[in-house]
Amino acid sequence: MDYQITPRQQTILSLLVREYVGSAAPVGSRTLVEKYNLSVSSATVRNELSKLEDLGYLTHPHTSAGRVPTDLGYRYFVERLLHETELPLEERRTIAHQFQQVRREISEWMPLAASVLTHSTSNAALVTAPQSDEARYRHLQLISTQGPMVLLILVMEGGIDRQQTLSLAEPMPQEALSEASDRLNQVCAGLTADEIELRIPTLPTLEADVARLVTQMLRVNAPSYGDIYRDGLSQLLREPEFLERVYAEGVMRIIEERSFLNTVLNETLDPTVGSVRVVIGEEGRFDELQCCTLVLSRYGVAGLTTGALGVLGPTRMGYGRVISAVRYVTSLLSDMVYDLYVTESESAPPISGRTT
Amino acid sequence: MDYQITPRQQTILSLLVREYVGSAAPVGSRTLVEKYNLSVSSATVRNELSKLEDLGYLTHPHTSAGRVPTDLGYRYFVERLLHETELPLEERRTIAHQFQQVRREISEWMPLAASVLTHSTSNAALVTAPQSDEARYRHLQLISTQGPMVLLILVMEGGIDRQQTLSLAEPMPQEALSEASDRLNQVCAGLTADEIELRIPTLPTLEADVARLVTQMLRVNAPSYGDIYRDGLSQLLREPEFLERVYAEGVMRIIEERSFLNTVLNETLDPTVGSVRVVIGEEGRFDELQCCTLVLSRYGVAGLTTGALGVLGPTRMGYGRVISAVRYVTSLLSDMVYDLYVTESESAPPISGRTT
DNA sequence: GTTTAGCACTCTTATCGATAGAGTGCTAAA
DNA sequence: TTTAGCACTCTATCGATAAGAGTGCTAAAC
Repeated sequence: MDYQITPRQQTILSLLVREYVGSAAPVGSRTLVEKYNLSVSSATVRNELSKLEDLGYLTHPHTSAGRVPTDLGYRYFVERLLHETELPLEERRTIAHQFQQVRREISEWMPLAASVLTHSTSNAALVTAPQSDEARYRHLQLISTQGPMVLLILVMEGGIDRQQTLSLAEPMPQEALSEASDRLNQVCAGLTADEIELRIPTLPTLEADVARLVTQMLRVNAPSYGDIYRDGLSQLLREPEFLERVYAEGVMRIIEERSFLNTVLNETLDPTVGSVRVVIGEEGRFDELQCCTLVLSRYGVAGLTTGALGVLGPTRMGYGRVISAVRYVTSLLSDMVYDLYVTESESAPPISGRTT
Repeated sequence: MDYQITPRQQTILSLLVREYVGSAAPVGSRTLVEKYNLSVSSATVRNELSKLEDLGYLTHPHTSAGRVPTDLGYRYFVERLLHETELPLEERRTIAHQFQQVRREISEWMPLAASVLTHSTSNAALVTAPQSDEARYRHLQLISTQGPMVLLILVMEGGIDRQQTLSLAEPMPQEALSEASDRLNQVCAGLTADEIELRIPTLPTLEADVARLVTQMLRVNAPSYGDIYRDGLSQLLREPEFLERVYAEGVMRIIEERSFLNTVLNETLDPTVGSVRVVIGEEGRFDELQCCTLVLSRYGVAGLTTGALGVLGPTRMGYGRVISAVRYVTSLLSDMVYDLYVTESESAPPISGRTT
């Protein structure tokens, strides 16, 4: 496949992508030679460009325009020509500091991650809350709220909690609810959904009903609507490709629509936490992605709790920076999730917190 | 002020607004006469248009273009010329049915309201969760999550709950936490933040610390970031005014930025629940609003629990439909909030619920 | 065989001018 | 007070032209 690409062609492809990312205009042979002091003539570059086009890495908007990378061209660039880079130390420090500030408040991790990714990449960011891969029951509370309405709060191993409102046939006093939840807590602590299911027949009616709900809650794994945090939408519209209203509308639909995001993000279930996946344009079967690239990653502790995060921008994005930003935020979030599991205790102010 | 506007001028202004809303192009005298079978000539209409322009209700993009309403013109239209209308019965039925389906699940009210408003008006929608005006303590739970981390869940009168993670100096067993929260529940049930504050000196250390946090939580009234539900962003971009990227970017920033929304929505604290406020263009001091109108309303039970909702679109929006949609959704949500307070019990399936 | 200079060719973009059309504003008559 | 008529203004559109960018090819140079 790629044995056809000579080192010089690689250099030219690489420079062309960089130039195009910067200028947003088709790149010609002369520009390339002059801007990057190539030691060959523009005619030579022209020949190479022509070959790269034959191979499918570049296109021509029209006869007398410069070249533009194809999705395949970007793909090659990302896979082969992009050296691993890191965000500048200064920037990493700032970001790490921001996360440090909210490390006790899980619910602030996601908005912060989205904000950091947006500002660091000038593109839109998407972050899901962490989800337990194999959720385990830790603690349950039933709280009477209004008449027969009961708030069920389930805390899972790792400290993630989930809620549900349920409605009883008739109101029960809080004491009775507390007793019921205490009994369940004794029976179910540390168990998975499957293990709890085995014990349901042995439970009294109310507890059995609740336990059934709990198994459902433990199994819910798909990130749901409210769990996707977004940022940087207005940033995106600055990119010239979104002057075309079709593209602008498309990209907004991607960001807004639950179904699409769920599909893509769930595909990032790849157990290899930390590896970055780059979805370029229409390579995938998503018409909506048109001229966009999605840089996705999974964070968390593999096999326990993971979430997805990603950056959405035009295919003409600064891949180096975006990928390193995604990777860095992923590593920070993963560390924080990890700490949830292994940190037993540490010096901390006597009491502190923040309302969610 | 308006004594200068004759009935005929009102008719013409009204027709012009309607026509412009439909066509998005400046409206001329001839169009008006022909489309609406006016019994006067275009010259007469021209004279009236000229007067309306002098009064500030219309403008001229340029000499030989038709007229376009100014913000003042829209204002007059909304206040004086718009007859109270209701959504079509069929549509009201559909919407009511949708809300009926999720009536037990408070957390689904807001996304549904946003979705309904978007689809009914073809504009963007914003909805905040209901907030207690004078929040009262009902029930508290402290749940140990991870090491010294404790999840504090506060249920307020009305069934709204709020959470916070806090970190103890050292881990405590769940039993001790339960005992502490039981003691607080006995002391504080039904009290406001102020009343709880008075009792803090009489409490043991841990309880006193928790009680201090609780007073803060009860007092938090500003809708916070995660509490604003949005829908219909991509719809908005279809409107021709947002072909101008400046406007498109501006409107996205409005929707995205927390600070702006908080300001505007909090201004809708107007105790008159149910009344609809229309913020047109730059009338207000918000540059960002440029060519947009915000139709806002407060829902809930005045003095107890209220939230804000609104529709955002170009000033050239279908005010009749938007206002009636906002009003209808407001009334539905208000009824549902009201039911939270007064419904004691009703026939219901033995147990049911939905994960949030 | 590879590279390069030169040149014809193509296609886009900007500019200019002329034209058609829409709509106003004014005047004078009904 | 209304209206018919007309001059005037401004925009949008079309065509033609010219300039510019960039390619692709050929033939010569390395």
